[in-house]
Amino acid sequence: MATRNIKEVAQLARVSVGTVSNVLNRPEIVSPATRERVFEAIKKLGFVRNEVARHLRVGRSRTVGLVVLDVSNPFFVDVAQGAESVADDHETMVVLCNSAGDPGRERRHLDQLEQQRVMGILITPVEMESPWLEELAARGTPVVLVDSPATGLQCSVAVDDRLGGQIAGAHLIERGHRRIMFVGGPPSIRQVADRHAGISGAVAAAEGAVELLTSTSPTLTVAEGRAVGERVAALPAGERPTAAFCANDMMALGFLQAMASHGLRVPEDLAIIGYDDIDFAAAAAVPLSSVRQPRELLGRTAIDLLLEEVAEPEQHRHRQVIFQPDLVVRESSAPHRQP
Amino acid sequence: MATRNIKEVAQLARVSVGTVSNVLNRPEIVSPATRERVFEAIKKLGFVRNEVARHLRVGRSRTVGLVVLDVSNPFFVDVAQGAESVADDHETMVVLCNSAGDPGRERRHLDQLEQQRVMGILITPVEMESPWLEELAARGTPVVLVDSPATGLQCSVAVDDRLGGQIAGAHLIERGHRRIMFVGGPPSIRQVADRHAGISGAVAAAEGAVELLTSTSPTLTVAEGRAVGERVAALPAGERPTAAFCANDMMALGFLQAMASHGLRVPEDLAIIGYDDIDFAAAAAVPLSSVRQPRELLGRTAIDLLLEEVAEPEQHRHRQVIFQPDLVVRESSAPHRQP
DNA sequence: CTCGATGGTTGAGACGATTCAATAAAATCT
DNA sequence: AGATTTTATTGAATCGTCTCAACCATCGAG
Repeated sequence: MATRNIKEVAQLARVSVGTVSNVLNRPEIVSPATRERVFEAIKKLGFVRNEVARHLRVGRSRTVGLVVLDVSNPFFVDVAQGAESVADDHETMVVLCNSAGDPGRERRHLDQLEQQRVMGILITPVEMESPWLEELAARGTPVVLVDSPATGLQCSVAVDDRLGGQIAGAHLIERGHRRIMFVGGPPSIRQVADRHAGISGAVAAAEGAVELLTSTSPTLTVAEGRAVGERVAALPAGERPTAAFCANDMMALGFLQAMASHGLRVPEDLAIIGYDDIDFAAAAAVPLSSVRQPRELLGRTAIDLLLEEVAEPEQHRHRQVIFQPDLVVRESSAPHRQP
Repeated sequence: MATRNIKEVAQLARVSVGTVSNVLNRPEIVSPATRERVFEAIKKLGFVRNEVARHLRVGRSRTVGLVVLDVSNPFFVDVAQGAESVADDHETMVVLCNSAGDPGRERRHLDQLEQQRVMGILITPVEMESPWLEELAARGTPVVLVDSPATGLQCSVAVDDRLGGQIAGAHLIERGHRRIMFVGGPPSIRQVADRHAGISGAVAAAEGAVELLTSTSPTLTVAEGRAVGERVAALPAGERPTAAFCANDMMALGFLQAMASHGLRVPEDLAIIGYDDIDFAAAAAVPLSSVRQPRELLGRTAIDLLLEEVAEPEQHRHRQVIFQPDLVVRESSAPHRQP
């Protein structure tokens, strides 16, 4: 209600508004005596600087938007924490937005962020190519694609998902599995498509006949993973795969639970590998093998690129950073025992 | 770079800036012909309204801040999603901030939010009483306490944690447990203290001698839960508790994993109850019994209260809403079998 | 033909902070 | 002491949008 402004502070301290502004922004150029008077006035009035007005005048915002595919997936939370940790060092705020895989929601968030004139946007896009993103960038809001390779028009950080799929596949084959299942999500999601392509490649390259079965679900949730698991558990033993590679750890956890509730042992009856290596993966009662991505690093690098672009828009060259995933082997994919 | 403003639009459409503003805010009062001209100009220039300037003039923001204790705990993510769902219907943005249990971080976030002149703040405070919060509210930023009962100076939504502890305790006692452990966190966190008080009460009220052991950890994480579990598993069978009530599901999952890795069966050797009923609880390989809180509802109610206060600041009476938790029984607390 | 409505449109202030050229005062040098 | 530099402070202009009193046509009623 009673929000004080710079003018009231100036009056109380008996100086001009310019001086108050100087105290706020370059305290060293104002004499200690007046500086002190101004500080006192500020404290007495409970003055809080209006960042909105400041932003309008200066034209530069101190917040960046981060739009993720699914906040309920801890993977994205970790990416966000990575981004926030470096933002903190630059007195910058990260606002986290959840598109929940819905292009409409994504669009609305982008509109709002652009209207707020945020310093830039980090985004895990819902769809592979989105003209809006390019228009947005063209209008002057720097955009960095997260966990998604860019077309060259903007910066991006990503992890090689195809390689991740390959690694998982090679590992399962090496462990003796010959009937492998890919528990995937909507192939429209690039990450899913690439991981699938990766394991397909590994299977194709393997010596001997290896079969790859594939399921696709509408979402990448625990519940969806469990549903697929139920169906698999219901199959006669001979038709069941001996290993499953899940598109993410959430699905893997659901799948694992379905196995347990049907009395199937992991990894003896069926091995499982997840993706992302979220903290809950290690904490599962059968600790989950998983393809690890450098989650925090992903976030940190994304915002680094953004800050770099903002700092020197002129000589900035868009870059595509790609990280390599690696495999964390835990119990859920222990060696396949011959019966 | 090339951000257009209302004036350029006005020029191109050959109208005054006032008219453009009208088209943006009350399109019905401007004649169809000019309205169309203005829309065309907007599209042609790629004009995007500057929300910062608008906010400065109108004095009312369309974003609320939500400061939570720990984003990596899915409980808070769900609360946030609840809040966001109703914010969406009011074309309002929720910015999620993570205090990570650190009063300093909390303070910085609050400062930033106040400087941005957000419409209001929802917060799960780090400390029971914080003068800053009251000052902030006194200066005019509405504050709603989430998952924490208010002192009466502001609105709050909370769940009866003491009751939650009682329910968990009563359940374990009824299942025949006589040596029960509370796996807690820092007692300075109100939630932890109340849950502890709750189970203590239940134990005290029980007929016959029931022992309550207590451990306190610095944080409420999976890793911390696992660490406590390791210590418990190392005890000789006679000294071990037969049941553990964990301050949240993250700790419970860690604890559970420690049991599994030491070959202790849950619930046969040791029953476990968690708190929050996050989705991962049901998905644990031994599905976790847990005290459920209405997570989304908590978030929704909090922002409802805030919007109410903002809409009618005059006749608004601060309210304290308290929800009741309930117990979700799953396998981890199945009946205790007498040896 | 005049007077009043009515409906559209205009343009000059705000809103609160920053910036910068201009000025005033004090310190330094001849 | 007078000239010159340094140091502090001022106040008006500015950022982009909204609001509102004023204005201008147009039309119908009296």
